[in-house]
Amino acid sequence: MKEKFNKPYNPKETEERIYQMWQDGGYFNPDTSIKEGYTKPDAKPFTIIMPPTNANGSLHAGHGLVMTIEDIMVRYKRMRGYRTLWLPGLDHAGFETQVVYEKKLEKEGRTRFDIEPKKLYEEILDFTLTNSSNIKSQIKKMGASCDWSREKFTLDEDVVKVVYGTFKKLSDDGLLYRGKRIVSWCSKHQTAFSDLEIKDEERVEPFYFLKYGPFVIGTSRPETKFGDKYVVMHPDDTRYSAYKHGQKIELEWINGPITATIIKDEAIDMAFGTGVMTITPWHDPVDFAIAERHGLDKEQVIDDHGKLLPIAGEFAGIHIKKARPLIIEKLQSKGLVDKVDEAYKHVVRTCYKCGTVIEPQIRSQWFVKMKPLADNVLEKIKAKDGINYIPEHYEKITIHWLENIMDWNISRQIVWGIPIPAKICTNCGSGFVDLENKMTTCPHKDADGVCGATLVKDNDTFDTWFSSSQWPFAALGFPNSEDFKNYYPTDVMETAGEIIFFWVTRMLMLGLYMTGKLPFSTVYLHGLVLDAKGQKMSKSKGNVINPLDLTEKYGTDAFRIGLIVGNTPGTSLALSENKISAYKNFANKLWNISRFILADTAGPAGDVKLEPISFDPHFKAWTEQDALRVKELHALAKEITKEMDEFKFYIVAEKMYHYAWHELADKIIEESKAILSGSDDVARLSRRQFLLLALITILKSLHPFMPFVTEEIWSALPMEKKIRLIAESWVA
RNA sequence: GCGCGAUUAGCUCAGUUGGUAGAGCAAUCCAUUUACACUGGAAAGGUCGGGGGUUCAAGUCCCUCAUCGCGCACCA
Repeated sequence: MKEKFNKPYNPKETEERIYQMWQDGGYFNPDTSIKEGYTKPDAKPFTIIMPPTNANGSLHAGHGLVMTIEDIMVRYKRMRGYRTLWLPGLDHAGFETQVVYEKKLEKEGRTRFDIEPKKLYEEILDFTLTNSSNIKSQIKKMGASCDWSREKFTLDEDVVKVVYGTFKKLSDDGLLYRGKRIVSWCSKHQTAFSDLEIKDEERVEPFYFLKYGPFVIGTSRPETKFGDKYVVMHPDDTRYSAYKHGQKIELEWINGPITATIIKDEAIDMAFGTGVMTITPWHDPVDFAIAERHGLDKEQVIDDHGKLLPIAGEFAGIHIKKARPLIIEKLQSKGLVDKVDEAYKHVVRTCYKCGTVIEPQIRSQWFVKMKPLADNVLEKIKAKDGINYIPEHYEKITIHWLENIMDWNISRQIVWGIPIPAKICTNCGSGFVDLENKMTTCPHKDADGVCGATLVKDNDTFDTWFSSSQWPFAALGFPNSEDFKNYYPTDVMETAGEIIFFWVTRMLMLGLYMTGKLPFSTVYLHGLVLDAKGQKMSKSKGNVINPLDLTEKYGTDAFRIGLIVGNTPGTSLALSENKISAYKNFANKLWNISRFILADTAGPAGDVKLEPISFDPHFKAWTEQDALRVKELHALAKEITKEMDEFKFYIVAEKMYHYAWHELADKIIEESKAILSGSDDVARLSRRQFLLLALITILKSLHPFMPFVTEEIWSALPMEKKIRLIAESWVA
């Protein structure tokens, strides 16, 4: 009996020491585990690639959940004898990090546009590396048993090389194109986005009916209308059958007389407004499509900063926000406003990060043709071939998204990211993938021959999701490394349900495309971690719970199991401090159960001195009562093993909690007091062996959930040939 | 508009192939130098959102409605 059991369990004295012991002992590394004999050399691999952590801040509650769930999976499989690899990584997190850094600059009174790009890149790199050491120590605090010797960073040279290889292959296979297309542009962040970075927001705004020659057109955005010289109506609309396609009409418009052309197009909804609209192809995707169909001119009206261009005449240089009322005023004075619907409810597309209204702009960007990639994955999913979603309904959501997929704009106009290895022609605007940086003149051919103009480097960077979507194979050293051969495809991808499209589904597409295999066979998605009232945590609400405060206060084990019990996959989780503190009590309960069982003396008065015994794994001389207990315990072990395999961690944690506290402690130990202090030596030995067996079973099965306290108690168990609990075999 | 969820005890949620409703927390009462007060014991608490159907039997399967949440696409 060690003296430490005389005091309540103290996580602070334990956790750091034990983590260090595990790490120094090589338990997290499958190679050393084989070398030390903890894992058989021919053991089947089990691999989880950790979602690369954004290195731009500190650990939040969501990370706490990721680390806990994945560590449970990994520790369980390790104990089951798998050659287990959990590969940690850090994400440069392109745009996300740049936004964080820009806020920092803002506080310092600087802006990114004042800093030379190269210098800015270095500043952000420095910032990221500084933060990353912080993040890593926090991941360790969570008890994550990942293999730090294999840690990767999304900007590592070999990772970038893989990303470039993918870019090239997409180009060679005709799945990459660069073209002038409508992109979603944020005028604050000065970059284009993919369709996923856009957040729809419902707004109520005025809707203006304007007199456009003989027509009345409706718009919620009068500031885009300066260049509108095409008026479009449905070919079947009898109200306008007098007007013919291509017919020119003269009319008075905002800044004077213009000539407009009639266009008939079936995209027009006859029932909406007056059934007539003018188009602004540069700033609207629908209008762009109409213009493309009919070969119409496209003119830019709004610049990259949201200000009106000279086409707006007297309004040039004014920001669209300020210009709108002024334009309406002018239209009114010219008698061109027919009427105004003040309460028009519609959806506005905004930047998911800053809420700025997205301005569609025509720009040349790199796009990936997604349909062929999506079709390959769809085939696998629908054939139930090698991919399993937890919870299941994410499969339907994925199918729906894949069936309606849009091409992916992977160019970003930010510094912080992987530079796009391409050249752009200064004359014709064509783009060319150039990994070796060798091309100097434009090889683009058309009817007039080869362009031949000077090429310049593409200054854009990749969408951060383009690189992270290649993470499972890139982090393992695709295509030739031993790790790639040994551990790919991986087993489980565990991440937040929120990023199922951003990341998970794109990993399936690029993984299958590049390696011929889906990168993982199970997708496990967890929900949001909310505050105790079930509200989303946000800095502005001030309800952010820092996981490190909780681990500090209650211990990591209490935090971990508190997150898991009652949290089914996919559903969001209300994190209450109350619950965590309840599991701190549980850690202490385990401590005291152990104290009782391991004590040299036992019985209510402590008056019977017992000889120390060692746990006998082959003990058979059970009393009838204990034989029943053993049977129950084995049945429980079998049940929870099945549930672990089904990823039902919430049930396992709860069952073991219940067994330890309300069976073993409340009933079995209570009834043991009489047996241990009694005179029946046979019964006493049977019971002492049973108590050890029960404790061992509890410690093993709770180890994935509460690794520290279980390992600490384990070290005091009277057993022969004992190894560390982390490397022990599972209960079944 | 299309799609996906949710609705079960005061709160947070389980409930696997249909077989008399479960846990944790909270609240109530009782106990008090017990391995542990970071404690023990007891009792209480639910027409499983409404309606309909299938079935010997429905929280569970089907239809429908309502409310809430999320995603996607949009009409100028």
